[in-house]
Amino acid sequence: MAQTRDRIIVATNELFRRHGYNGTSLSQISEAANATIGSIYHFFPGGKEALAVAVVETTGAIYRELFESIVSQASDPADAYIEFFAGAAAVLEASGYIDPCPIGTIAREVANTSEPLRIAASNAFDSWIGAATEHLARAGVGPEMAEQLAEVFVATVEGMFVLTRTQRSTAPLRSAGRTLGHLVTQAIDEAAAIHQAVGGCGVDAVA
Amino acid sequence: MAQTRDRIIVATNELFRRHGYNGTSLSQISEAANATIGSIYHFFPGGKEALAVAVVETTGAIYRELFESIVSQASDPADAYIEFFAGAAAVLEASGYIDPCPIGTIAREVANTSEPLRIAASNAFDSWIGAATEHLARAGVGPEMAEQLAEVFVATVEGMFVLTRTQRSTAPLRSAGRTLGHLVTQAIDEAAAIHQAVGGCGVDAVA
DNA sequence: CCGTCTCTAGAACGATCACTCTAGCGGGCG
DNA sequence: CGCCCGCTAGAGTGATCGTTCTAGAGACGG
Repeated sequence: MAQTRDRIIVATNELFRRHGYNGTSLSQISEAANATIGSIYHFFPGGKEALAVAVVETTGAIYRELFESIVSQASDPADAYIEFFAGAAAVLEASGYIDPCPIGTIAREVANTSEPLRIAASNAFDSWIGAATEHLARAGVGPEMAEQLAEVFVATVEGMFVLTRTQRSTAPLRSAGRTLGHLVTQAIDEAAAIHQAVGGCGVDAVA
Repeated sequence: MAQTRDRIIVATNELFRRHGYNGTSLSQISEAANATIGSIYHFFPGGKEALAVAVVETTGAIYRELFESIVSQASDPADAYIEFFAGAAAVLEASGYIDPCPIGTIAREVANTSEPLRIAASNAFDSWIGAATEHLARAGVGPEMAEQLAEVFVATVEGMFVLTRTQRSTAPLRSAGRTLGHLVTQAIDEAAAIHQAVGGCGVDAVA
């Protein structure tokens, strides 16, 4: 019965999003998850740190899947980014400006304190950057440019979460989506132009 | 003798950058600042929260001044942003990837917990966005576009701090500076083109 | 019906938290 | 000199932290 384990992770995720890592206590988690502290230590013998690593890994994977799901349904590569930001804006509004992502908060809190947590967060970010890089490369953007854009994308998402959450307005988040979309279409056009100039050997760019 | 007050703020700033708000204790601050806890409560009767508000306000003003100093010395509007990111990268490397900015971390930690701190952080971000908006407007960018770019700038800075600090590499930070610079020159060119098209009345754009 | 094993219950640990309080130091002003 | 007051010293408050521990509930195969 891994139900309890799941309840613990879900409750911890939400508490971290509200109060951060150091601002959340195990007793709060215990209460929110309807699980005793003994249960928490049963499933996560490494204690709070191990639980946080599990939360970061789980959330990281979920967000990567969300990104890829949006990308696969978007009509246009640039639209994917606009929709991603719009989706985040909707979540923020609906939740009363609770942090959409616990990873960024945890990363900043403990990057100098807990190496396991820092690495878990780094892996999560890497997986997002990787997903976006692949997506952009598939759209025709050159590999270096694709990675640069992917990094800017992730940074803008995380930075906008700070800004939006602090200022209680989602307008900047939505307009940032448009800016990102603009950057993406431009990168695709530039890559296509270079491809054309270098010499159009019969490679199909869309593949 | 406001020396002690200053020492407390400086020490708190650095500890917040390392361990965040909830991860920093008053006893740590007391030790790092060479000030007793009694002194802390003498200068900040509101306790830890009031001290943090003072730190956020002080740091917010310092960063705004830093931005304006870089801007005033830059040869080109776009260069200012590239240099700003490069400067942050240098600070991160020199400090062993300690967070360059305590405000973003605090904001995310307590945005749902402490309204005074949330507002202080919001004001700091607003002042940065305002400074960048003015700078871009002076460079010829239209008002809405200027504000949008300024918001993206601040978000990218904060987001890149998370990313860079977590991944222990400043490469993305520097390349983000170039991306921002690119966005800025492009916005200036576009604005100039529109200005030309609408009809070149004899207004000097540089003023 | 017993033995085993996963999971839960909940008391207890020392440490540390933000904060308060009282006492007294020490320099400037009358 | 003597009073005052901004500032410091440092012990002490109760509460809560993360963690540990023992005891037992409950399912299940033999």
